[in-house]
Amino acid sequence: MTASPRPRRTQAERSDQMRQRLLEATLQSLAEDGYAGSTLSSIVRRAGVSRGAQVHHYPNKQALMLDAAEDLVRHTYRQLGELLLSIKDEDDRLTRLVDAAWEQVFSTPLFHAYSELLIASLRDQDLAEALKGRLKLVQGVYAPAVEHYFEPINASKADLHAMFVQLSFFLVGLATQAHLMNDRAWVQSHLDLWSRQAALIMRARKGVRQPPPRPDAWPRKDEAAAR
Amino acid sequence: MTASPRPRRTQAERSDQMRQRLLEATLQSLAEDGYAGSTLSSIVRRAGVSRGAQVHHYPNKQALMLDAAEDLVRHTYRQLGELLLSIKDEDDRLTRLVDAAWEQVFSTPLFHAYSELLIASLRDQDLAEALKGRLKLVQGVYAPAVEHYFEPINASKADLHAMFVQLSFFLVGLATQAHLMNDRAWVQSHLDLWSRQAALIMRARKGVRQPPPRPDAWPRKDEAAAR
DNA sequence: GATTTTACATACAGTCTGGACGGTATCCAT
DNA sequence: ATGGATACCGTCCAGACTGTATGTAAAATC
Repeated sequence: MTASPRPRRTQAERSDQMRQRLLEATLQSLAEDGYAGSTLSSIVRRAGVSRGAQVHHYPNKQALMLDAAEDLVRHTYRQLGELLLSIKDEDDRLTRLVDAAWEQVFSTPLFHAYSELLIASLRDQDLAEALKGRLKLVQGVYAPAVEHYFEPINASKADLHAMFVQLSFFLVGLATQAHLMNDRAWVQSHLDLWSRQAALIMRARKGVRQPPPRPDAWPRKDEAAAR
Repeated sequence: MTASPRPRRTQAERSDQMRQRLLEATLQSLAEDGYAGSTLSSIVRRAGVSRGAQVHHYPNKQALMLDAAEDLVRHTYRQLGELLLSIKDEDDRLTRLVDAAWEQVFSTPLFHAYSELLIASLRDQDLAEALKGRLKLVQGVYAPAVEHYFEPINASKADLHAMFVQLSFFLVGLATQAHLMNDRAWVQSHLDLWSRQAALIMRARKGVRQPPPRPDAWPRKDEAAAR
């Protein structure tokens, strides 16, 4: 008892924590209830905060969604980055990368939130712009890592990079349809096939011991909720 | 003037036409306004019919959506079938197939309706079941055509078939993200890359002059609206 | 031609949503 | 310590949506 009176948080701290709770609840809600099902009331209920808190930090629903999208892409970016760094094995680097990407990113509930945002962005111009900017950024950041870990065989560097872009398309397509298909083994067979196909035009570089050049950290995290 | 009194339509005719109008309006609405934006009121407005007509034919929103999904998959199935039959050229059969599939199916607004249903089916069990059944059926129907037109090189027949399944995933992924990317040329380069990759493990069969065995027509169109 | 069934139309009820508003607590600059 | 800014709260409101209930005309059945 007599818990230390918990030094009052500073304004900035309070704001940050509140926004964090809201964003987490929003992404959770997107994943579980979909875009349309994510009403402001349901989100604040999930976050355990009041309706007023939300409206204070985000003037309208779109602002909240934009910030959530921002947060999600940033999160996924980090996750994929760590994943790349964790791949040490140089023999089946490709296979393990694909498997891990599916297992740890694209098959997770959190990625369903991304699917929702993606589809919603077909109609929401602002959302599309936000995603567009971030995606471009992500691609630019990963390109060096690709060349760091892999090299083309009988193919151009452009093809090498394009192949990984295709991987993301493939995984997105898989993620949005996997629930209609059967089992994990079936998915695995497709992941394997992709790896084998990719191995026809690329291989892991030998003797890579250093992680790829750390890209600059994710750019400023400002310019979010405001538009 | 004195227009012929337009022989009153039979009940079945009236029902069929009304349902057709509703389904068309629904798919259009899905494509333009998304799943959540497709309210019953907006759909009947678009179809130019009364609210009562809709409720008469479809007891609730889900029934309408299920039938629309049914209709869409059937439509796409036919379209892809004709597309396969129209590919005569045996040299770059693969390239032309991929291009045509993108151009005539996956990049169309109608396919956006499918994306919407796909995402919605993540949460709607009934919708998922409906799509699942139809997809399985489609795959089974196309499998013979694949072997009719293509043969594997240094690969198994299973890989051949799996490769076309991957094509569908790739195209779905592309369709849901293309609006975030740049231009048509960029898309084209990815279609080309896919064709080149596929060509590494398959080729068009020589001297194929006959169309593939016509699968039985699409099964009965009953068991739709009711659940 | 009478009656039953089907197709369509209109009005209404209940629920929910997003945003607005007025008020309170907490923090910060001076 | 005090006045102003910032964070947070609960409620209300106008609109929209779905499903239902009720009414009418056309077709099918006998």
